[in-house]
Order: sequence, then C-alpha cells, then structure tokens
Amino acid sequence: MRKVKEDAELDDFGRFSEPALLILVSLADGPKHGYSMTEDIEAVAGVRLGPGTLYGALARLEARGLIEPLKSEDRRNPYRLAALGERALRARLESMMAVARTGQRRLASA
Amino acid sequence: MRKVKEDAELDDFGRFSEPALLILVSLADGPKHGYSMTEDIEAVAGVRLGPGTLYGALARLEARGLIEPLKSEDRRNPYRLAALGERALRARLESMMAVARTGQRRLASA
DNA sequence: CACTGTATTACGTTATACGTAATATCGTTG
DNA sequence: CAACGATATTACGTATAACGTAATACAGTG
Repeated sequence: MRKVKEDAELDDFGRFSEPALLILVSLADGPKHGYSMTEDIEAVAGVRLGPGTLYGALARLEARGLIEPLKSEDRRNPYRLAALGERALRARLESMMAVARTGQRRLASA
Repeated sequence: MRKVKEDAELDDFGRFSEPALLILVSLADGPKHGYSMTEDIEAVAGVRLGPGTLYGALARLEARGLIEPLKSEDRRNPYRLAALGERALRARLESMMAVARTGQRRLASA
C-alpha cells in the first residue's frame, strides 16, 4: 500500500491500511473484480493497493467466507460480499467509529 | 490481541487491531504507562493487548517519534503523545471516519 | 505495431502482531 | 509473615499479512 499523494511525515505510521476492510467497503457498493476495487478504494480512501496486497487479501477473505467469487467473464475475477462478510463489516465499522470518536474527543479536549 | 468477550464468528476477521492506533488514542487522554494503557484500551475498544503486542508497538512508536518516554518512577514506563504523534493520530482518525462513513452509507443503501 | 490501460499471477521479504513464559514488586489478608 | 492476586515489564519465538516488484497477457488506439 502506498499513499497516493502525501506527507511523508505522517506516512510512516506503519501499516494501518487494513486492506481487508477497504475491500469489504468496496464490495459493499456492489460486486467488483480486483482491478476495479483498486480504483474504487483509491477514490474512497486515497490509497492504492498493490497487486500483492490486493489479491493476497482477496484470497484470505474468500477462504474465510467473507466474500464470494462470482462466475468470471473475460479475464476478470469478480467477487461479492458474502452474508458473513456483511455482518463482519457492519460490526467492524461500528467499533471503528466508536474508537475514532473517542480519539477525536480526547484530542479536542487536550 | 484478543476480543474480550464474543461472537467467535466475527472474531476471526484477521488482524484489524491496529495496536498502534489504539495506543495513540489512549495517550491522547494523557500520559500513561503500559499497563494502564492496556486497561484503558480494553475499556475503550473492548480489546486487551497482550504484553508482546503492547510493548512491541510502544517501542516502534517511540522509534518513530510518535510517542515520548517520560521519566519512569517505580517500575513503570510512562509515555506521552509526541507532537508528531498527535498530528498523525488526527490525520488517521479523520481518514478512518471518512472510510467508515462511506462503508456505512453503502451498507445502508444496499 | 508500439504503447497504454486493464487485470491477474507469482514470488520473495519483512514488519508486526501475537502467544507464552519468566521476572519482579506491591498490597492484602488469612 | 507467607501466600496470593494485581501490577508491570522483559524476553523470546512464530506465523502471517502486507507489500514491493516483476512477469504475463490481452484489448484498444493512435
């Protein structure tokens, strides 16, 4: 993962990416194949996942039943969000929001 | 990292933890030493970081200048959020919120 | 027909997350 | 005062996810 444009100083905060989460968010919009997720994620999060990161994460998500492959046409491998993935995403987003809000509140009152 | 209670199904979503982020959020509340961060993080995020995870992440955050050690009293090693860490946290929380909101919007309209 | 964009596979490396165990001190309380 | 639980950290090993990079292939276009 690479920041698309950036502020090198903030950049080396280590791996936050969480490619898996970004993929699920991308698929929440509807079924997509790998490359189009890359573009969607870049638009949404300002981050471009490299092929190694993207396809690795896709394989793991599929193995865990969070996403499902659709019949591939051409050379594309489309996926959709599985029911389990939707539930997992929902839960994860909620706890993320809670943590983020706490963080922002704390920063504000400091 | 271990979820404190719960729903094993959603649990094996892989590593989302991002211990580093949780530590910064914890320190945004004021200086703390390792063990008290563990407790604060458990309260805030429902996640208990094991010692390996916690102290490993602390060492990396210090090496990157995101947190600063304070004079240790007793056997405790307190840290505070460095200026750089505060900026990094602010930026990160903002982009997290943006992604989370997008995800929730997409899930809602699906 | 070279070039750019689309799309994926393959492969190697490394950081980091995480488990577990060991160590040490302090404060209770039986 | 010994035993115990809570506090607090260090040390060590392992697994894997993230990531870079390169290779491959095909489609369309100038």
